[in-house]
Amino acid sequence: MDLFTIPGIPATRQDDKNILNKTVKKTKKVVAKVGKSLSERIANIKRSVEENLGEYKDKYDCIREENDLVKYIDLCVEKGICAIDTETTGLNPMLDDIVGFSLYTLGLKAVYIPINHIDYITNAKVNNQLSKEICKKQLQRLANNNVKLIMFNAKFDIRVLRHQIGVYLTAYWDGYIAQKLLNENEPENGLKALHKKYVLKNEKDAFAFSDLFEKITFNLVPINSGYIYAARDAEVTYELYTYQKQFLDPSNSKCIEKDLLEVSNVFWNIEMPLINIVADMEDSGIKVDLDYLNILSEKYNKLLLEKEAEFYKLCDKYSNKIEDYRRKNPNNKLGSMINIASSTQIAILLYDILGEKPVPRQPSRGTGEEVLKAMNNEFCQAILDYREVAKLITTYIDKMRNIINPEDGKVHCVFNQYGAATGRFSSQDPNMQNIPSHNKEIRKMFVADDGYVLMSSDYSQQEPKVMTQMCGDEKMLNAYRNGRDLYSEIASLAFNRTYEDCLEFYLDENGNKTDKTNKEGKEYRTQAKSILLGILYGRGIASVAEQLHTTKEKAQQIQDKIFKGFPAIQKFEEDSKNMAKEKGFVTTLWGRKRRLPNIQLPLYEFDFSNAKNNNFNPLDFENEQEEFIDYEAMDKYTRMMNRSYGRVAKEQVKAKARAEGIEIKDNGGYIADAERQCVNARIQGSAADMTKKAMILVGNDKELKELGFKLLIPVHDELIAQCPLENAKRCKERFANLMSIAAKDRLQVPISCDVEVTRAWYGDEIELEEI
DNA sequence: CAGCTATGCGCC
DNA sequence: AAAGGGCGCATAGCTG
Repeated sequence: MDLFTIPGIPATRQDDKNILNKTVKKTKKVVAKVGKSLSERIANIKRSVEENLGEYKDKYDCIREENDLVKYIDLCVEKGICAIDTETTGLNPMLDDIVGFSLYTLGLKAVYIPINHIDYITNAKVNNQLSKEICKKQLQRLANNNVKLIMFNAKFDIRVLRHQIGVYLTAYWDGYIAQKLLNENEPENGLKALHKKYVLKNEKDAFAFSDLFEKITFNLVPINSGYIYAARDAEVTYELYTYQKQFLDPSNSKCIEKDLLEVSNVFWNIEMPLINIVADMEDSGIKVDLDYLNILSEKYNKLLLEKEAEFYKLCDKYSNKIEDYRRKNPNNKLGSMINIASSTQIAILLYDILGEKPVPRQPSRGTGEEVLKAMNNEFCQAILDYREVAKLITTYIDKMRNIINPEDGKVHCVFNQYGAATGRFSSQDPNMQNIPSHNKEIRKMFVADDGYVLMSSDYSQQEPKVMTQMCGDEKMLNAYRNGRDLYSEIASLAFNRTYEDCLEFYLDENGNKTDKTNKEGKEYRTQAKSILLGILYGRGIASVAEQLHTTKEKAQQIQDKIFKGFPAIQKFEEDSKNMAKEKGFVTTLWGRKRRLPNIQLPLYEFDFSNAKNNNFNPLDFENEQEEFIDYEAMDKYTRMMNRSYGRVAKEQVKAKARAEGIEIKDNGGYIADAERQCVNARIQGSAADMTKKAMILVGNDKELKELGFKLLIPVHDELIAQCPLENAKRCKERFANLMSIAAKDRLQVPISCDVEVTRAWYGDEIELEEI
């Protein structure tokens, strides 16, 4: 896709931004108001291109005859490799149109092939463009001849070409994915920016003048101006590939030197094969039951009004106090009515008007759920009730209607397969990974196609199992091998109880689980689980204690026992931190890296440039001067910082140093953050690898394909799919089986999945025996 | 008006 | 003294 973005061009064309820059809001208007007429803006574009890119006119070509395209494709086939990039009218591969595409292969000029440009004056289609049929025929030859296709954010272009041209391509290289594997912390996301940084080494780019461009969709840009830009994109995509590939080619010495062999394995065997699977999922989409959605909407909107009314009734009750505040604070931020949705105004109400005291360990003027629950105040419940309903309506109910594709009544969300730095997926438009599960009503709006059933399969205890593998502990491994519950096993050890006494349910005489809850056992299990997950998330012991409603000492005691009984857990934690400290990164089971450079920061950094005893003369260029370091002061303040506990105390030390002209930078917080991340990143990242391997195995399975089975959504440790009702039984077996064996190459812990077959997501289970 | 941060909250 | 990993997205409210 077109990763190079013309800043003036609206977000609707900046497909890269959609995926790569989460802060960008999509503009609904195709042409924004900038106070100029369309023709003026286009005249501007023409002039800018003439002025800035005149010399590049001959560097790129525009293909407007079939013969020329055939010849270019001939050469791509001959070379066996080419870069490809599409231009579209917007971000939606199904609803927006392709405007043209560009190609580049070694030894040739990059070319642009216009398909759908429109004359901005007459609104008529511009002459001498190639038809979709011709393009399809030629692009198909790339696929038929296995030409290696170089792309950037390939999934988008692949989907555009599927829907708008009817050709099914597979990327050989995706520069976006490659960049994520090479440095998931890279601040630049766009093709153009990455190219400038790594290929041009930050030298000036002739094409960077594009600030001058006005907001306009690409189909309105005159071909004679636009082709230079579009063609350039393909060339830039290729050049970035040339730079990146040396690090991800296992036969290249740079790949070995930089310790990227395992990373390249993740690239070639996990991430790249996943792209088409993800494109398939986005294309499949998931059906929304509109009638049901309308019922939900009505129900919750009514509820919202009720909750709102309750809040304002309380405002009336306290109107004296509120009015009193308004009088004393004429410049207050309260509107004529207190806005229940404004955290600022709620804070004024609670802390200034009602005189509530800050809740311990919470922001001083916080109005979050924890704070509100801790206050004994009748407003709080009303606010929480309102928020709960408002969240459901705005984020999940009303939002959904705007996203449904009118052509098929489905939502086709965008999955970012490297959305999280750990390697996890993210999802947007809508985010299918945070649909409420507690409130089953919302999930039920998602249904299978007619004649189909939904099938959701989730790994049971995926993260603890990954942790077990990484600990390499026989005791833990055996618990799983013997079909025992790890949390109960750990609890048994920590609380000196038998394993059976730490189970959530009583067993019958045959040792089978009954549905009778063992209240005490459940409690032991929960405590052990919380501690273990606390370790896994790098959570502090005080915070774990709080969650368990117990004292810090008690929680520490339990943790000590767990560490003593399962020393591998503690060792894993230490090994992970040591790995990060030595190398600056941690790795997953499959070798994906999570770089944590902050862990290598010095605890304190000193700046003596303004120190009183610094004799450095910045204007003295004659004599070589060494940077001034006052080792004595450094020592003194390091000790003082280490001795002072708490933010306030540390600030005092810093202030004291500042009085001597010494600036101290305290990196303690960053280091602690990184230490927490390094344990979690290994577990979360390995689990992500595992789910991705399963997606590839399941998504490419011939039998499942023949049975009409389709993957729909990944939710971290869970895959949602659908299949025809009559094939559900077989699909269920195969689905679960493939998922459970997908990670066998590096995961010896027995893996099992819970599969549910329903009409609606989270709906009633369909008994397959009855079919 | 667009773009940004802060705050809050849904999920795994 | 305090200590929760990873996301997307809503509204409020500020800024240029």
